[in-house]
Amino acid sequence: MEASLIPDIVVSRLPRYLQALHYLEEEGQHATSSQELGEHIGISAAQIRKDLSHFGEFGKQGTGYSIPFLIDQLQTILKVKQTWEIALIGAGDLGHAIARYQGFANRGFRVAVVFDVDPHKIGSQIGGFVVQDMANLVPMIREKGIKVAMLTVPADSAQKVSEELVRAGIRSILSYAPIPLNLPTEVFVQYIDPIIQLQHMTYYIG
Amino acid sequence: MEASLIPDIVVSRLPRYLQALHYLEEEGQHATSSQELGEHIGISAAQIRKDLSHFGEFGKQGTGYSIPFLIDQLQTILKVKQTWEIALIGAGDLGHAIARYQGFANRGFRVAVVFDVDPHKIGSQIGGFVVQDMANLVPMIREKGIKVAMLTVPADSAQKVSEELVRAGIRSILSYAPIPLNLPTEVFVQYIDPIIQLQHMTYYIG
DNA sequence: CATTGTGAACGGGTTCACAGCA
DNA sequence: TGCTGTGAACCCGTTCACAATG
Repeated sequence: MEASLIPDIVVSRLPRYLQALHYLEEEGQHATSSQELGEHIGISAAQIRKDLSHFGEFGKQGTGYSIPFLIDQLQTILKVKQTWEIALIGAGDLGHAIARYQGFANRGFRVAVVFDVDPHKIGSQIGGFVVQDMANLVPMIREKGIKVAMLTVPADSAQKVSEELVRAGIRSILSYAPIPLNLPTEVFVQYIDPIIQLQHMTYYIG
Repeated sequence: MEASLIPDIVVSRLPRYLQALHYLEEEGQHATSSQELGEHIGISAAQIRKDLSHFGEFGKQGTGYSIPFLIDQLQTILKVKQTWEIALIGAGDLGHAIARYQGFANRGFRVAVVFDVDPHKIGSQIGGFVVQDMANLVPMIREKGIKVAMLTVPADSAQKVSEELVRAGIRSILSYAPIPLNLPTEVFVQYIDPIIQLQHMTYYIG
């Protein structure tokens, strides 16, 4: 997650800027300032200006930033002007929710295939997708050229499945399994574990 | 998210240590070292030792750390020896998945109530819970003394609902809505937005 | 006159490296 | 000998503050 001149922590904030800009745009605004944007997200104005300065000069002195223009620039930087196809592995409750989620559109992604091992689920429909047999995972992902996967399988099969994903040519994995995956460094992995975040917060509750 | 002598970034890593320790324990190990633990999580050994040193001396030179002992210490620090009751707001697909999730047990949390506004959902059963009318949110949460909430309502109602949660006495909110919430600073808020994490990763894909 | 872009100053988190101890 | 705990050094991200400019 490096191999670039730009600090990863800077990159990690760009999607949040993009999210906030979309919100402001829907509110009917056409322009904003680093100040206003920062107040929305809880980040200092200087931070935002400095972050953006890594990629170019997107603002105008005295005026601020054109929202549509900045959205366009950030989408380009993050490579989400295109729509990335996602392979969803695991058709349990969570996989179900993701398959049916309407929020991917306009943000650069769409679920393209759903896999599961359970014979009862294979062939059934969820969210408009026919659940595929995980035995076909590698060839199908390969053939479709999918590079991004979301993993919602049980913790005890996550490592094994993620290794197959790598074999299938997947480059980025967003895992909901509550264990760290051990994969080649060229594969980008991120985790979502709500309990980790809850435990972080309870530390602060008297 | 401060008001402590210990850097927040240190606190944020403790749940990950705890998660990894649980894993090692299940693997049958009784002891570990900062080195081994670090390799699992992808954190340097020095980092782990330094982090833990903020709270006490939990290891033994030459031997490392007793896994059960360190788990116990971390659980105490994070206040998850007790079980926190969670109010789940929003009984859509995602709320459904969370209500039925079996992974909260042993990690310090359990869903205690589920709310929704939809009259068709109110009164129905999901994951063993009878969905409550959101009109009763404030009194019910108050009465039960619940301090932690998970928010899975649509983006356009998230702000309003979160304000009610604060009125109900909620101290920590884990929000799945893809917008920043604007709340009093004494309320701890964290977000889960998979698309933000996906966009972070696509930056690095050629 | 408001707001950007940015070099410089600052601050704090990470790494280093080693003394101390089982 | 192996591994922890930790002060000191280092590094890097954030904030500051201001010149530049529409």
